[in-house]
Amino acid sequence: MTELIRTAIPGLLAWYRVNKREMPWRDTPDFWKVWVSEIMLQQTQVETVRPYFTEFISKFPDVHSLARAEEQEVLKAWEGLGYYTRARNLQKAARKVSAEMNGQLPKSFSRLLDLPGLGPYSAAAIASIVFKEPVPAVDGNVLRVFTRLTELGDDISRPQTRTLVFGILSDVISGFPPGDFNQAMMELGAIVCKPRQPDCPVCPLNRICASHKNGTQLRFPVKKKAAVKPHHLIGVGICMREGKVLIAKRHEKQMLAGLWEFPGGKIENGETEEECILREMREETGLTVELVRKIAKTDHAFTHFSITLNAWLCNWVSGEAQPLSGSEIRWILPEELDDYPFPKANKVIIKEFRSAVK
DNA sequence: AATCCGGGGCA
DNA sequence: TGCCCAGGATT
Repeated sequence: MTELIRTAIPGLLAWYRVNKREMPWRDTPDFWKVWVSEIMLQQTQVETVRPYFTEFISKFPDVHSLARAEEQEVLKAWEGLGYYTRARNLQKAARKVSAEMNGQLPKSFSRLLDLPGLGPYSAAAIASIVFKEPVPAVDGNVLRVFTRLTELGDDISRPQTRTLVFGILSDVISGFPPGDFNQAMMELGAIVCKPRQPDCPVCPLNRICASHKNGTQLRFPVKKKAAVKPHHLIGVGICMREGKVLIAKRHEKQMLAGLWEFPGGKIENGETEEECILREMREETGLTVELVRKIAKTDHAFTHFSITLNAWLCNWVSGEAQPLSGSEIRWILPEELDDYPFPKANKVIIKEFRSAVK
């Protein structure tokens, strides 16, 4: 099988040279740009990453500048991109490289794996693109291309399957330019061998593709069905006191760590939105508040659950604000909201809040 | 090996 | 609106 695939690789590389998309991190000798882009590209599509990447590189043009930065500044630059531990791990790794490795990245796949935030995919991508090490970068695109090519019916969510594909592609890659091979496979998955509407007539691998021959493209890749996501109703209080608004910072170990939010929480069984917010404000901040009016309702989907946020404007009544749930709590001016990193779900709330207090 | 972390595209 | 997509860390 390895040999059959190898016969088609020159055609794949020729296709790549002609069809590859322009990207600001592509074909650069700067390892920092490749590294940052590979972290941003985890779970995230090219077009989403593009504007974030440009902005991030202008703020943090090299590994040392990110190492020196405040974590809050890094999270602010990442705001809206999601998976915020990526940003925190990238900075941890940048600090290590800056302080302990003389600003140089480890030059092998296996040692890259030791840096926080670099797993098998990202380490292979960097090792192959920057250091020309012949190691396959197996991402979701590559798994789709490979399982269709070979009609491999193993569940791609299993680590075993990834190990199998990694092993076969390790043989396939030898003798070809490793960075181009990996990027060509991923680019093919992204723009031709797409999940729903594969464009087989223009595919450089169609001559050897089992799925194309048998019309089974949409059966691959095989993966086990995701569990049904629970849905939660959330009450959120935007509390005002003397023109200032109350925000809380989330704990280090929590989901969305280091980001800020308005106090709130799950609406319990038998509880109204209003009761929930009064209770949550007391539990999370120690404050007694009065509700003014509802200003926003917004849905948000996380990986394993979804939420509906119900946001109410409130007035402070009594008590001193304490960080009972998060790591910090602050009264800030509405115009200062821009200085703090918030999770995406808060965008609508902040927008409605601005028009409400205007 | 199984589970936990966002958020966007598309039908 | 519901379904699909998907690397790394943690346990």
